[in-house]
Amino acid sequence: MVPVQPQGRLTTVPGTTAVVRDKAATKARLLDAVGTILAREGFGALGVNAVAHEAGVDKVLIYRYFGGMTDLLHAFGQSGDFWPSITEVLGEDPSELMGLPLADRWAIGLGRYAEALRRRPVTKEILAWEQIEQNELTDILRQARGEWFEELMSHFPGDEDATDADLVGTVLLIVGAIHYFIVLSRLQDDFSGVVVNTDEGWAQISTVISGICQRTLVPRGETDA
Amino acid sequence: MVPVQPQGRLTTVPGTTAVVRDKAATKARLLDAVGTILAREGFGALGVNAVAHEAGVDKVLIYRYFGGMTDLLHAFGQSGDFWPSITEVLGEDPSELMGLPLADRWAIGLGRYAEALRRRPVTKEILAWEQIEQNELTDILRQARGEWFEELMSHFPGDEDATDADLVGTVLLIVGAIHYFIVLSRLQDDFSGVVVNTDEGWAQISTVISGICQRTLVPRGETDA
DNA sequence: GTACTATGTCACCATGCAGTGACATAGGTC
DNA sequence: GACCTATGTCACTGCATGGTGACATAGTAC
Repeated sequence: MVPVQPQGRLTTVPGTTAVVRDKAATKARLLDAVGTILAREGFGALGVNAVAHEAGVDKVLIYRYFGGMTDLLHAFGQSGDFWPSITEVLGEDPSELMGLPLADRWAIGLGRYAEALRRRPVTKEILAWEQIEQNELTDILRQARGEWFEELMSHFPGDEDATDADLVGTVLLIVGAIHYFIVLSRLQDDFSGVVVNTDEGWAQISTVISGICQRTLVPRGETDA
Repeated sequence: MVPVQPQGRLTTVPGTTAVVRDKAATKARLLDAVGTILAREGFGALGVNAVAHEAGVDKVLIYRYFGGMTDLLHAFGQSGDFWPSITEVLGEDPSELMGLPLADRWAIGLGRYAEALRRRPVTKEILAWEQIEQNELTDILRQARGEWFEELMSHFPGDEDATDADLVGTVLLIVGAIHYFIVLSRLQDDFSGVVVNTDEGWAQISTVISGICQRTLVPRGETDA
């Protein structure tokens, strides 16, 4: 489907081609190919043959250099920024966000989280994959997400008197919904009216999320209008 | 893997077997096999060969009787109660539920919805499938769910003064989260601490949902304590 | 130059898949 | 009984997959 150079080649003498032999470059080509296929065709298309073809490399090199497809995925999982960074959620100046009330902090943070996911086609694909299969790659990335979430929570110190019990549960429920819509958006335009593949649709989703945060994540004693 | 009778056979004379020829029964066997495989191995295992083997029938009959795998799935999609019935959500006596405040109605309805999904392994599988592929079966069932949701909404008349705009959005967000946890529960035990494969875990999820409903789905003018 | 190794190419295997054509026979009609 | 058709069996093609062994050659050390 995609025009791929059979391998990195140099034309030395006219009419002749000399194969460039560079293990490191070939490994990089293979890792890149995994990401390219994931973004373009989804995890269902991943396979020894497809990756080798995409990289313009013989598939035997996957076995020689990585040990097999599983190990290649393992290496891939440790090679990219599949997960939003903490600053991507908290913003350049976290103290700015921290000045806001708890509910606003979460409303903004969750909105940024959704945006960050929407920007990452490979991450979308991995979220989908995670729901369908358990393998090296999804395990690695699920664990990374868990640690990431822990760290994020540590940056969202509970307010003096926040209703902590509900807080984590509510946030995780919203995160689950975000993941659901993100994964769905790969194939569908909407979910019973909730538009999941346009900025406008996500603005509405963010509004709903914000409303839930405002009403749920209020410190005790206070109450909304 | 599973011991399957090569075909419905009757032993007439000892040492001899006579094949029972019954088109209707064979078609039913094939439809059953689809459900069995979906529930046991997931949609990834579905295929002409697998279904035929599970049914103990030659795969050529799939083509003769249904036209192919796609048409078989189409027939399967119209053959079961994959979706919870409205009464399954509203309860035996809907008027009982209707006597409650809006927020309680939704809290209970959404809880029952989640329970109904948890009871349906094939539906779980289809929810997962829907996030990964678009095909005859998922299209049929997605449309059915859309109609189902419309009807359900018609049974939840907005309160005199309810904040309707947020209502649908909030409900759909919660439904999305439920779907996410349901699909995840096929492979994982929890989601960053949210347990998705035990009654206790779902009780907690229901509590969170109920809290969101109580705080979000209140008619204007009122306010929670 | 010679020899060696690492890098890359190629041909092949076994397996599983969707799909098809030729054959066998049960059960009914005449 | 003879015959016909619908039902079911079987053997096969063509294709893609994951995986492997034998070969070719670039680059290097000597």
